[in-house]
Amino acid sequence: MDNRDNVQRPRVTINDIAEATGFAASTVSRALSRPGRVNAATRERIVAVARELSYVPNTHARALTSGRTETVAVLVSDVTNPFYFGLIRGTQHQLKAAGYTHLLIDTENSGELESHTLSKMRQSIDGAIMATSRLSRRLLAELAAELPLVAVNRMVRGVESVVLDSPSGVAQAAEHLISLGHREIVYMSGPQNSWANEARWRSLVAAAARHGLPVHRLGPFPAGRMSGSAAADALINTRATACIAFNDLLAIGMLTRLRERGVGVPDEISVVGCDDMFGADFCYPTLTTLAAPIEQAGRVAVSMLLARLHDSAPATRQSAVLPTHLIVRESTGPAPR
Amino acid sequence: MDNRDNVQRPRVTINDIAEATGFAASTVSRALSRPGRVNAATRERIVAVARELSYVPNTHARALTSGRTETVAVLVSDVTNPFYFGLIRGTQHQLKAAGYTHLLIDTENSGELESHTLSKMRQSIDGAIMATSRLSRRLLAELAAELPLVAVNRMVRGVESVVLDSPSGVAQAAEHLISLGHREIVYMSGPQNSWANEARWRSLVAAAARHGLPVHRLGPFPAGRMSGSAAADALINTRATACIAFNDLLAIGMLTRLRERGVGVPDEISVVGCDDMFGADFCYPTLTTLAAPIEQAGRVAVSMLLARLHDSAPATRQSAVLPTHLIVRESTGPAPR
DNA sequence: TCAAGGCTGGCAAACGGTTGCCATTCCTGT
DNA sequence: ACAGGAATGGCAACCGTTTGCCAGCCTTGA
Repeated sequence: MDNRDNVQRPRVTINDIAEATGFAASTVSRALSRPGRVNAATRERIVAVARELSYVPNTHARALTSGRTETVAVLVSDVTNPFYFGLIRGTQHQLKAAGYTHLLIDTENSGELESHTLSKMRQSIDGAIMATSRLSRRLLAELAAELPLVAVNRMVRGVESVVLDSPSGVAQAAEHLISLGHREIVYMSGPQNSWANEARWRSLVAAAARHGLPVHRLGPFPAGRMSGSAAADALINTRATACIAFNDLLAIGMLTRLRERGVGVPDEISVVGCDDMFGADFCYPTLTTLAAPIEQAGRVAVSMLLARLHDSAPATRQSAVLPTHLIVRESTGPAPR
Repeated sequence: MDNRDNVQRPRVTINDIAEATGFAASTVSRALSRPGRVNAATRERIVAVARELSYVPNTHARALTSGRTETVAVLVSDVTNPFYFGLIRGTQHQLKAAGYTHLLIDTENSGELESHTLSKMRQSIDGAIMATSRLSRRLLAELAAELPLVAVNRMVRGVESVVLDSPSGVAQAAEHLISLGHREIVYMSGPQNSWANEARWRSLVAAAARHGLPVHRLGPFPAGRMSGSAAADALINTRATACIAFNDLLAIGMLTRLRERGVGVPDEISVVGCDDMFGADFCYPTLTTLAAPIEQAGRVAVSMLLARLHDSAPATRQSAVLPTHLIVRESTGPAPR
């Protein structure tokens, strides 16, 4: 082969443009990144030449002086959890629209890795969106003081956040089950350090209490579909006729296992999931679940973050709450007599 | 609230270490990034102080001079396509292990966006892994000449690649169907500009030909599950008793639609997917599909890329082929009489 | 004893932008 | 006609590291 490896074609810099236009490099810089600071005619000229030379600003040089990187990190505990699809999609679109780079980071369910990565990244990002962080309240607040941050599905004072109103969704689910005649409802718990898990559990307890019914809780079951088997087995040993699972991944895992063991769903047991993730509509039976506008959550989170980055205003620490609703499919039915 | 926004604690730089140890900044730099270049005792001292001050090198400053960014971009056509799960996981692990940053980019199925993003990113990454690129052969080769590149599931001369041996897998699938008595097999085609799509089709034609059977092709159907309905409808209008779909997403979409229309699977029609993606084992009926070691593909791709980046050796342009195999589940059965 | 050469460490110039500050020009209003 | 100030452009320092080059010093072998 005669084509040499990586022919480094000399990159066009701001100086090349300066030379070509006769202006100083500083003027070129301003023309390109501070519109109002130079004469309109001058800017036009510079922009034209920049385009002609197909100039691409060097991110690193810029970051070095200005501190701005135009990059936002999105931290999820596991990229391959379909729950994050919508979030990733939402943040991605919104960030791309704003000209930001989307840095997706998988924290592998570890809070330690989370804060460690973040401190290492500190200089490479302008801000971060933390989805279902495993960090302690204190740590999260500390981090938020150092770095513009928006948390998703996690509420901590001092940290901006967008949360999905699962509580009211879970209440809906409970009503749904109760109206179908179920009296023994159990909650299949997710990871202990999950904020959403606790929120869901509490809200189920409250909803059931309104009807004078007790609820029990099984678990915790770690994230992941494998846990479904254990969860299903545990459930069978109870007198429950219905369950609400921490999330769809767990619920689907249970469905598979219940089918294996010949337990009819929803004839013998009704199953409700959470999140309406990819697959909930084509598993068997299709899953009754709590749908959340997670893609929108991603977009809102990005908007909040960008507002914070752009406006010099301190921004009132706010928190957006997005509504959820129950989608009834085939996995729930009347309680057996 | 009294805690000020973003208390920029002064970052520790190489100069702070220089001052603390009495050495020059250049020596500190070398101690940290070029082990053999300084006295062992000196280095130890410097490393100790660096740790004590919890020094974190500034990525941008480094990138600016050295050109190295320790970042690899992984381009996929759609992050939310479960097919990429394994790939993302594989590349991520391998890159993290090597201390590299994993920059995931969604090209939104557009070749234009792909090359555009890449040229913009050029300076921010050391190399790229392109999964199922939509780029033309020529463009891809051009890019590879400018930037270390490894293509996944795409074979172009002059570009290193790792491909999944779907041809032999498709052949297996064909044999499977034929042995079940199917004589009218159709291929549900994916996007036209997909290399894998063509490879699969050709190999199906060849396999069927060995048995003296003709095969037809329907489509193309764009990527995405929505296409499944159209595909199923198209299929019903033929005399086919079995089909092989371009990928599982399409196959699952078809399954849903067939069920809606009351067509029994596999009693009336057998369906085979490709990729064994997330969901193939819990859809209804569970999907017979072609499993590929996609996570391993990601790891191999990263290994190839890193080898290329580290060894000054030009690296013989090679291509790894990974085996695939058929997983038989419930969506295939004997041909109806 | 001395030249050759390997080790080490320091100096200073990049890398490609950004930005504080200053100089010049051109308006304004009085 | 003139002071005050906005608009515009240039100068040069700086961001934090890397790296080519040079200068001592210490070995070594002749």
